Amino acid sequence: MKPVTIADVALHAKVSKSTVSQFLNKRYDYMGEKTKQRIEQAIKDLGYQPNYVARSLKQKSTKTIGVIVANILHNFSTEVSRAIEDACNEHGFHLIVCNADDNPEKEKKYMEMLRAKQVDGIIIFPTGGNKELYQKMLDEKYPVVFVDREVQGIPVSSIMLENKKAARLAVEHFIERGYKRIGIMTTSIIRNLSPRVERIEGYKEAMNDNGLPVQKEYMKSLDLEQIQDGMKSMLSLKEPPEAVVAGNDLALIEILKYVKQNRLKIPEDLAVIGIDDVSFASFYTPSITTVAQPTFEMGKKAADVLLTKISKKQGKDNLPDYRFEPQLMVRDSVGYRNG
Amino acid sequence: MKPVTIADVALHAKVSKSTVSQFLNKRYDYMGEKTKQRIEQAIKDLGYQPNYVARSLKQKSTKTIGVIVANILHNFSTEVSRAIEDACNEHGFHLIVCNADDNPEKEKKYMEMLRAKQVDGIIIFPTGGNKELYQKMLDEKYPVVFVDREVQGIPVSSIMLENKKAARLAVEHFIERGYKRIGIMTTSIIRNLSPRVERIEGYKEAMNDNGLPVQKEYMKSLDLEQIQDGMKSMLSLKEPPEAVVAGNDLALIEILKYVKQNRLKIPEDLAVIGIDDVSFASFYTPSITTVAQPTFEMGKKAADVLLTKISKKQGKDNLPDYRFEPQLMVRDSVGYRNG
DNA sequence: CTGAAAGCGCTTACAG
DNA sequence: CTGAAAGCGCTTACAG
Repeated sequence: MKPVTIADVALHAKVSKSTVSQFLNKRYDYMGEKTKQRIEQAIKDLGYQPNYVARSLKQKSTKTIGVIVANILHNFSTEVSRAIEDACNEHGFHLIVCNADDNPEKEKKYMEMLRAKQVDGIIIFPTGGNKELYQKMLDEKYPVVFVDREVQGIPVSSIMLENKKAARLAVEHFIERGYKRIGIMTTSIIRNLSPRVERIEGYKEAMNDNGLPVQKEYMKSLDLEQIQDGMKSMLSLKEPPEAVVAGNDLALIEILKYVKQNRLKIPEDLAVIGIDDVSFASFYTPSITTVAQPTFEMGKKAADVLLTKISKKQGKDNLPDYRFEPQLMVRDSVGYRNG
Repeated sequence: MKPVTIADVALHAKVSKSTVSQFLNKRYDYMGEKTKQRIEQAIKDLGYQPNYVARSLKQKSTKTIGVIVANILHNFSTEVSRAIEDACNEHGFHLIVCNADDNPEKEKKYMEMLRAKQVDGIIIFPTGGNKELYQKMLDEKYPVVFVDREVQGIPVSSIMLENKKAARLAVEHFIERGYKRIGIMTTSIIRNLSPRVERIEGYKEAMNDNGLPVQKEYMKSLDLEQIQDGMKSMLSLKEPPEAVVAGNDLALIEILKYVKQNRLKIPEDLAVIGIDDVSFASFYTPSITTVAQPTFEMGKKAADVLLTKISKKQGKDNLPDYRFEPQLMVRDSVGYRNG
């Protein structure tokens, strides 16, 4: 069962390989009507299917882009990836999605794999742990776009949320509802990931602007496994917070687990707002107030920026960063406090 | 910034391309030590990176497999895909995951795309709507494995859950807890997808075996958008069910939404068991009793079977179907009824 | 309007 | 122990 090639089609249709190739690429300009028909028939008869690998080798373009997400467990990653896929499909590009699992080693392996596979460009949710490689790609003028995070000292244009504003939206919603003792719990910031740092910064600014004290004990950044313990110690303070901002979806889930295990009531015992929408927000009991990212727009923008870079074969990364507006989704996990 | 090729390395190291290729493929058998070192140095100096596209063309193997899931929104799809990826990585294979979105047209497009890209084999969660194409791949002895579903008349080995048993587990758990009026709500069965049909069959058998009547009004199969209406009419019966089995995760979510909107209490007003585990099962209020699929094992098996087919280049699909055991995860969405 | 020839970057018998 | 040559399946100037 040898695969049929363009040569077989040519033979069958009694034309040359070149002509078949022209036909396949829809360059009909000067092609005779019956030539066309003969080729079409031959393709059908033989069940010919083109071999993209051969084409890619010759054209030096695979019409494929790579996406490396830092951690596929974030709802954000999945949604943005889907938006990227939609946008790419429209332009005839395919996608290979890889999960770095928050591990710079894996990220590196995937970057190398994708380049070896000759993808035309890469969209990275960077772990931040491969600066040399990011820089190398820049030096080689290889098309790259960052999503979610920026990396200090690597001038690649990045598609990000207005993270400060996201935290501010949460804090100010609490304040409007009469809350004053407001905490924030994020996942670990050891690698100084920009969204986490910025969200904490936004929290501080919003507290300050509203005349509320910024207390260390109310701000924790921990590995996922430690968040429940962290909640415990935060809520064991003499003056525990009455409300808490979850830095992302996974942090939110840990908080919800803690709340359930300790039979606390939301929002009576603890009000909660999560940054990042979660699948169950609307039908959880109580439904969860969140600050949503415009994942669809962000994914589309990432694809557009990358495709632009690819088509321009452009060298210097002179494209700006893009910041997107968070949106408060008011639900029932925040009550009313009369201060 | 021309990419550096094997020819450049050869020149730089003052050996032939063949020798460089031998080196890259670790066929050191007869290679002189200094030759090796010179090549190694040249690769470093030039920053050479191999081009898999060229290699694939020559070797007629891309070391890549395709996965087409019927609908990525099912938790099951995501988990199985990850398990497949892990298993493939161990064998040096890469993955391209596509989402058919329950649409046979898309599925077809992806099958063709993947084949054009010369993937070495495909794992399909079949929509069931492309029998001719499935059959064609079989005829061509192209390596394919099905997951989740089987397709009537297409003898491809398939990795599936013991669906009947899954439904039975749910029904019998209800019965043990004293429930008698038990319904089942699944997503649409217009295309006769095997898991849904089998789960309904298992429900009927379990009801029968336990001397309970099988009533049409207690069994509904609807499009997602209609499930809430379906619940409404089921619960408006003179003798409404006190317990309901959700045919899969998405059906479960619709039921939970309905329950919330109508301020029903689980399990007092309605007990619920979902087939398929969901991310929030353990920390939902109440936590949700589910029948979980062993997604990790299933994904691993799918990968193993496919990789076996690939390595054997084997023609006839003489491999059997594989059925996996569902597992009841007892939580709090089922109460105790004293009949 | 169509065909012959070169070449994309590799690998692989085979010769020496 | 290493190199010259052919070939994987395409595309693309170029010639006619």
